[in-house]
Amino acid sequence: MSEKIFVRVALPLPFYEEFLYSVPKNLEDKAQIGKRVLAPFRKSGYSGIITEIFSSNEEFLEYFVKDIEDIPDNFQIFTQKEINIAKKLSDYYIAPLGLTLNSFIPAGLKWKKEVGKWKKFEYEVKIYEVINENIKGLTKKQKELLQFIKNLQFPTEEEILEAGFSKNTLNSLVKKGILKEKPLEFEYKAKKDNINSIQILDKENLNLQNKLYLFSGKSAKDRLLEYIKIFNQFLKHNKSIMIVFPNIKSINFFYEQISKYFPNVYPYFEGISQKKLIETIQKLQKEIGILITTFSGMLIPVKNLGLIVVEEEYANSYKTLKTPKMDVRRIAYEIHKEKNIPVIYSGFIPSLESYFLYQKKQMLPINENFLKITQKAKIKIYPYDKEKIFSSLLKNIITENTLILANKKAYASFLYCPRCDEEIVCENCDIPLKIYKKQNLFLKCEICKEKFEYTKLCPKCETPLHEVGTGIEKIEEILKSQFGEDYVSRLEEKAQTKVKITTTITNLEFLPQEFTTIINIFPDFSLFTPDYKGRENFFKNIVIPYSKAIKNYYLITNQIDDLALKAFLSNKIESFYIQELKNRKISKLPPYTKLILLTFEKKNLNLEFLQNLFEIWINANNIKNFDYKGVLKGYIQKKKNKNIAQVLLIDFKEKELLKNLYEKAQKMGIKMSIDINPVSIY
DNA sequence: AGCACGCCGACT
DNA sequence: GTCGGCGTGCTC
Repeated sequence: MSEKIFVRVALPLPFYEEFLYSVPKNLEDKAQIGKRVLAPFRKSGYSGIITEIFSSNEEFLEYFVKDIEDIPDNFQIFTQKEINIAKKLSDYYIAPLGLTLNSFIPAGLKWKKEVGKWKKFEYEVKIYEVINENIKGLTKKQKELLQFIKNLQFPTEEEILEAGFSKNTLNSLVKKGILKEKPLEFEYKAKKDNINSIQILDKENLNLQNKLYLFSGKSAKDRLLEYIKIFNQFLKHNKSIMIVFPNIKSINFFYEQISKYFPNVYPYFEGISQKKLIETIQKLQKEIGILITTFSGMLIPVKNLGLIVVEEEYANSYKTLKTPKMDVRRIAYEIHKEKNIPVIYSGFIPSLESYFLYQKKQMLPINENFLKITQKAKIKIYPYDKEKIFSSLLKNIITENTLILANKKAYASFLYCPRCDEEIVCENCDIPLKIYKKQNLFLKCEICKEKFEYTKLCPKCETPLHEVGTGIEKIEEILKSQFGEDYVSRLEEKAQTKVKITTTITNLEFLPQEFTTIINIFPDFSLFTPDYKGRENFFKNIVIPYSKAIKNYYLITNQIDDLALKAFLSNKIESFYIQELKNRKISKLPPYTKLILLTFEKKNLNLEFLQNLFEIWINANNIKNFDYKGVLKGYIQKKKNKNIAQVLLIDFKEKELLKNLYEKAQKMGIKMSIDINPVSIY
């Protein structure tokens, strides 16, 4: 019997093994590791990635091996190196290789076979534009929506629905020719043909080795200037660069800036047209350039990659949402390992983990005074006292260009009954309902998004309820009552200034706006969450906004004795890291212990049954030396009739066996997801 | 994940 | 009769 070519294919499905396919004679020449194949699967099919090629004259008797249908591309999406990195990540996150690779493939290349035809996964963010302002004959709701869209400028469909408008209202305005829907497309604002001929200074004495580096203590503005020098040096030596941001706005801004200096700068994120993304993947394999991306572009096989920069490395959003829940910092680390190149982790302040690694000499600072804050705005502390702040304080300190940081979204966090000692919870999901206010107050569940009526009295005992927390909507309301309906323009007129109110800027550090005055209202809230990262978040919430203040920084807080605040005020931020790490060590928390969060999901999930299943598995495998506090009830998605339970494993070493538990649970119809190093634990 | 199969209760 | 909800099995 003659030799045949076989391929292992990683499919975007939740199985830990790749699938074996045979390659028909006419496709043999095209078969290459890291290329896409169209693989038949049951009665349909998926596009998958070739992870292995071999020839054999063996017969595979256990199952019938199907032929692949096609190899549609003439380029590799990944090379062997990226496959190796993905394997390391899959291993670390205990995730199927196919799902890991799938997170790094642009939507336009993810195909699925439906009724005999290969189709792209539909992925298009729609935005809405006002093309005709004729409001004649519009209903009240339609007029409101029109105003909303004008205010927001090109909101996405999601944002419109989120704001409480119905799909009907939206569609009727499109039908009437008032609105136009179009795909969200990235605008290339910078003019490439007009590259600055500014002499870029070389970076003296910067000789980056194949190591991990820390770059902090400087504002984003200063870091940008440094990057231009560093990038210049790398490009001169014919090396490409990858810089990763936690949000798209920063990519946009950075692209505008950096493309004034260098050619071959490529932004990459899922908001760009799929055609352009695929072009970018191909181009970056052929020529030296700068890739500016979110996590999704990190496994592009960039030619001669010489440096990775992770910007705003402290960002909590640096964790992907779908399985595998990967940390961008980890992905950068694995690329560094595989490709032997340096990584720079950057931010105004280091994350606690990075400081920990610096302490252990596994991360090296690239700048002096990387633990000193060099900004110069004046800091003033005011105690948080609801009445006073909003009556006189805010009025007096709004001067010039002011940013008011409300720290929390919505109107208030939840309703609380002092008599029952209970919050008002969602009848679907059993979690406290958030209070919102558009025209009227209403309650909304953050999980199932269902809205409920606001109530003043406890439905059980009729005791008056307490509103807990102060969100951005409440602050806006108070400003309205003080300064009138159009308070923003009134304030701006009065103080000859711009006033902006927002919930957070910690993930938007790289954006260029600065403010003469920043008023940070009650960042203390994170200390009261049961999350073990509460104090670290509080520290971030007070320090990072400071990098955006030019003259005045007003902190409205009651935590004057808190070490995080003291460390910030005395500009000895290192003392905070040292103390917080001590606490973590004593309480056996990360980074001294490793956490794994298992989430189980099933209709009518029985907790005792799950507890049993879990303990049988532990005993059968004789697993020791780890901690866990039993199977805990999570929220219930009553709407989908699904119960959720969670188990937190502490310093659990037998990761391989988790696959076994996963399969066991799956057999009983329980969906289990694994989160290594979860962002927050309650 | 996502689909087919088959069991069972509810409803024309 | 037959529709559909849902538990179960299986995927190269």
